[in-house]
Amino acid sequence: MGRRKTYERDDVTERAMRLFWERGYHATSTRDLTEAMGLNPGALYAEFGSKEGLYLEAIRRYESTVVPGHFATLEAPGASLEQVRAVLNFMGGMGAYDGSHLGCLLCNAGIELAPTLEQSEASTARFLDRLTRAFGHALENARAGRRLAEDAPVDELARFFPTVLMGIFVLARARVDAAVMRAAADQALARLASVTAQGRGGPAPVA
Amino acid sequence: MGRRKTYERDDVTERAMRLFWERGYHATSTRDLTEAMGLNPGALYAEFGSKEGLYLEAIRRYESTVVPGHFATLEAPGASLEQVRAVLNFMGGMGAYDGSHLGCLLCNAGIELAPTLEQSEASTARFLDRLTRAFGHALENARAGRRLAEDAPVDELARFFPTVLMGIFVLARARVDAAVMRAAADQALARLASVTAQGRGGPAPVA
DNA sequence: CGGATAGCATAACGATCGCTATTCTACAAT
DNA sequence: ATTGTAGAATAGCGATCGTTATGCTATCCG
Repeated sequence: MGRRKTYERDDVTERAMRLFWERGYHATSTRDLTEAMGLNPGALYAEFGSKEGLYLEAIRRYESTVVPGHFATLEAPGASLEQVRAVLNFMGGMGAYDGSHLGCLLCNAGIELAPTLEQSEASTARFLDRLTRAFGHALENARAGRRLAEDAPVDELARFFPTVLMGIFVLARARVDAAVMRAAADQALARLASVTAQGRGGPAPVA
Repeated sequence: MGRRKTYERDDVTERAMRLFWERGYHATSTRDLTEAMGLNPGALYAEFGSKEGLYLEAIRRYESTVVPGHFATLEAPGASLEQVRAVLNFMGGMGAYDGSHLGCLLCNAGIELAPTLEQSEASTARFLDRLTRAFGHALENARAGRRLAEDAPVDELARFFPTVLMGIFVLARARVDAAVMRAAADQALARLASVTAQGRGGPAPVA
């Protein structure tokens, strides 16, 4: 009974996510949000409880839609060297895309709010852990398939690559020259190449 | 003529810088600032013009005091492989220090304010460029001294290392496990080792 | 068709924001 | 000692913040 909602939760959450992503938490007012989401303050608070609640919901949406969009292949059970390379390659080329200046919402959230909002710090740590597991899994697969050297430092590489990605996200948001991102990703790939089975002991890889 | 100031500009700027560093721009109010700096609002505005002016001054102070504290050796004319390794090593061990959760003010500024404050974006880009030049210079020295392979990709490495550092700063602020930072730095060092003169064609370096 | 009710639209709440005006005080010059 | 002035201290400005209360409207149930 009663009136029907004129919005869908997913849709308005998406809009809020994009605004937080672009401007950050504090620089986005609840009036900006209601306007972009196309709903009145009452509806916002009935639906999400608070600005903080909406922010955390936006983070959840990011984790469940944007992150898989970029890392689903890497997280697939059969992921191996190709998927590791593809992810690094893609992120290295990110500077060429419109919208790359947004960076990564989870990275941004960690920087802006880690000292004051525990759940924000946690989301960044969770993201890092997720990436580390994904890279680790794919690298393990590669080693099991004898495509990596026996003693390749899989765990360290699995921690290294996400860190490089975080660095690239920072560069992207600061609108640094795309060539820097490209070079960073290429050097990470070169490190990987130096522990691949055929690359082992060969000439220094990458130009 | 008239009354004497009861503060020193350097001192209050330092205090403001530390507060901005810890909390970010928006989460630091002018009341927080006046309290921490030990001066009244009038003095703050007479001295710095605005909150934004004070922030930019804090950034300048960071660039002229904190940055050299960490990178002076790398920026020295004679810097070579040792200095490159030392910087990466130090940043890799940063997680062990109290206060590492602050991250890097310039990195934080880029993430939080790049979309809305041009000068903040510029400061991050400037920092990146500065690091790139420093690494590039040191690596050039190393190559000239035949300590790097002839065809070592100096320019790419010089762009790669600062990116890794940015990633480590993000991790630090999100209080990620210190071992991740250590691993990231170690893998960057391993990439370097693979293009050093004696490392060339040898076994895959680093455990 | 006529309550009951859930959601929309609007206004406005108290608090805090960045910033400024005012008043008082300490020091320098005469 | 008097006076002019720069700075300190305080109060408070208008604006905006996150949030909530109020009245109106559309829909469901009987």
